[in-house]
Amino acid sequence: MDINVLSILKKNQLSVTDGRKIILELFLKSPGALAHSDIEKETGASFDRVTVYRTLQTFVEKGIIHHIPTTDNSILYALCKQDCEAGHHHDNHVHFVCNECNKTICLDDVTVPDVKLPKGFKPDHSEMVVSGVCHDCR
Amino acid sequence: MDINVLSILKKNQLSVTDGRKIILELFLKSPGALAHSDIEKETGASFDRVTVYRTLQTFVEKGIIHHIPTTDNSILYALCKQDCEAGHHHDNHVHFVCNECNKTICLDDVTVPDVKLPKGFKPDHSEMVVSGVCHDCR
DNA sequence: GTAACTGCAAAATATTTGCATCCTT
DNA sequence: AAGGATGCAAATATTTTGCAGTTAC
Repeated sequence: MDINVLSILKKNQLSVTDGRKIILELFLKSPGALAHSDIEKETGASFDRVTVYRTLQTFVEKGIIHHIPTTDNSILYALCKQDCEAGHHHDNHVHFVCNECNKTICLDDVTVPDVKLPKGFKPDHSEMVVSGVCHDCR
Repeated sequence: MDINVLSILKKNQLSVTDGRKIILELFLKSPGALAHSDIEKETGASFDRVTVYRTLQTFVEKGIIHHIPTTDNSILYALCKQDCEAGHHHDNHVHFVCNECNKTICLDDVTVPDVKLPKGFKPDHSEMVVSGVCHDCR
C-alpha cells in the first residue's frame, strides 16, 4: 500500500479505517477523476454505499479531494494535489475531459488563466474544463 | 410574451406548447442560469415535473440551452445565445457564479481564453466558471 | 473506555419509463 | 387525422438520516 495513504489520513486527523485506506488509495492510483459509481465499481462493493458517500464527504471537508466541474451532470472527485488544506483549495488547474475514453484528468501543470470581467464583478475563484481527445486516445 | 419564444421554437421545429413557451420565456427573462428546481419553483408547479425534465432535455438536444459546469454538484442550464445549433454549441463565454446571491450569470462578452495543453492533448471545447461577487451584490 | 466509523434499514429525493389521453399542426 | 407532447402512475436510481454495533486510538 502506498505509504502516503497513512500520512494523508494522519495529517488530517482522520482515523485509519479500511474504507478510507482503500478509497484514498484508489484516488492516488487513478490518473483522473472518479465518480461515486466508479468507486463502488472499483472497490467491488466491499463496503456499504453509505460509507462511500460519507467517506467522500469527509475527504472533501478535509480538503483531500475536491469536486470537479463537469458539463454532463455527473459528479466527479479528484485528489487535491499540492497544498490544499481544509477550506482553502488551491486546485487552480485545468481539467481535461476526453471524449473518447470519457476520463477526466487533472492537468496539474496547466493553471487557469485570468480573465477580465465586466465592471462590478469581483472574481474569487476560477474553474476551467477543456474537452477533447487525451494523450492515450489519439 | 416575448416574440422570440415563438421564433425559437419554430426555428427548432418544435411544436409550440404551453410548457415549452413558459419554460423558454423563463430562460429569456432570467439573467443567469436555472436549475430544474428553479423552474419548478418559478412556474408554480403548473405542470408535471416529468414535463420539465423532458422539456429541458429537448431544449438541450436542440441546442436552445446548454449545461453549465458547476463545482457544487448542482445541474444548471442556461440559454445558448448567439449562433447555437443542435450539436454545435458556440457558447464559448465565461460563466459567473455569485457567492452572495448564488446566481449564475452568462458573461456573453467574456470569451474563454485558450490554454496551452500538455503534449498529446487535443482540445475541442472549453468551459470556464468564475465565482466571486456579482455586480448586484457588492 | 470513549469517540469515531460502519453497516443496515428506511426515509427522502431525484430521475426515468410506459401508456393512455390530449393538443399541435 | 397523425404525430408529437403531456399527465399520471410506477419503476429506478440517488442521496440522506437514525441507530445499533464495531473499531481505532
